[in-house]
Amino acid sequence: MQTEEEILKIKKVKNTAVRMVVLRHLLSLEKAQSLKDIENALPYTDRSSIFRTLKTFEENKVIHSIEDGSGMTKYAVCAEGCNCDPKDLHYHFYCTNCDKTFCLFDVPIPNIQLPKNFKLQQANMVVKGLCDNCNR
Amino acid sequence: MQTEEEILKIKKVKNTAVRMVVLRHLLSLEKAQSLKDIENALPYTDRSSIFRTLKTFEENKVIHSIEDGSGMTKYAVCAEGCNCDPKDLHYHFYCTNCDKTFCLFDVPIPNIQLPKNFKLQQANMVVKGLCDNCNR
DNA sequence: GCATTTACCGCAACTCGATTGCAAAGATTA
DNA sequence: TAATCTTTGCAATCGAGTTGCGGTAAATGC
Repeated sequence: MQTEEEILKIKKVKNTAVRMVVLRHLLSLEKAQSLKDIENALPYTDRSSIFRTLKTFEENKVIHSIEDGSGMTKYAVCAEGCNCDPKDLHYHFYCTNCDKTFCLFDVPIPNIQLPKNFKLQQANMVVKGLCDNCNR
Repeated sequence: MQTEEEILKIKKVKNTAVRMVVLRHLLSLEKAQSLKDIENALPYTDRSSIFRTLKTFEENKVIHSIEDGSGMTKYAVCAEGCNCDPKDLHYHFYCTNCDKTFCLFDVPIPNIQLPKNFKLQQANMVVKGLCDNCNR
C-alpha cells in the first residue's frame, strides 16, 4: 500500500495540504465519493478547492471519475498501476435504495466489439438495483 | 412502423398537441435526444411542457432515458415490444468529439453475474470514444 | 347542453451540482 | 529579496432539471 505522498510523487502532482487531505479521505473509504460527500466529510476545506483538486487528480490519473446515474459524479482512487485504460474497466453497481456505489472488480467486462472505425476511449458500465444489504 | 397516434394509444397515453410533436420529433431521429435538443428543435413548445411530456412518456414506457455521460439525460423511443427490461439493454456509444449518442443494438450484452444477493434493476452501458465519422 | 372536475400547458421562479473570476496567501524561481 | 507562478477561499455564475401556479382545454357528471 502506497502512502499519499508516494502516490502524489509517482503521479507528479505537487503535494499540498488540500490534496493530502482529499487523497487521504478517498483512500480511507472503499466506496466512490461525490464532491458533496467529500465536502461534507471535510468541513474546513472549501468546495472549490476540493473540486479543483479532484480535477487535478483526474488529469494526473491519481483518481478516476465515475458516472453512476445518481446524478453526481463520483471519484475513486486508481488502483496501483492503473492508467485508466479501457482495459482497467470494471462494473459499478449503484444501489437505488441506499445510494451507494460499489466497484464490482470481480465481474469481468467482456470485449466490446464496436462497429467498424469506432474508437474506444473509455467506458462506463453502471448497473443499478438493490445491494446485498437493501435486498431483504 | 407505428404512427404516433397508435403508439400513444397502445401505451395508454392521452394524445395532445405537445405529446404528438415531441413523439414525432423523437421518431424522426435515429439518435437519442436531450431535453435541450428537443427544446431547440421545437422552439414554440415550452421547456417544462416538453419535460413533463418526457416524464409521462417514460412512466408509460413510450420512451426510455439514457445517461450517456454527456451530462444530459437523453431520450429515445422504445422499440416495439420493448418493456424497458434489463433484457432489452444495449450499449450506447457516446462520441466525445461530435457529442452524438448511438445505440449499439448489434453489440450483445453479456450476462452480468452480480455478487450474491444483489438485485439487478437496470443497467446503463456507455462506451465513449470517437465515432466512425470523427475517427479520421 | 351546461356545470363541475380533472388534466394539460406556458410562464416564471427555484434547486442544486458544477464551474469560474478574482484577490489573497503560499510556494518557487531568478 | 524581488518577481513569478501556483494554490486556495470566497462569492458569483452557469446550466440542467424541476416545481408552483394560474389559465385553458378536455373529460365527466347531471
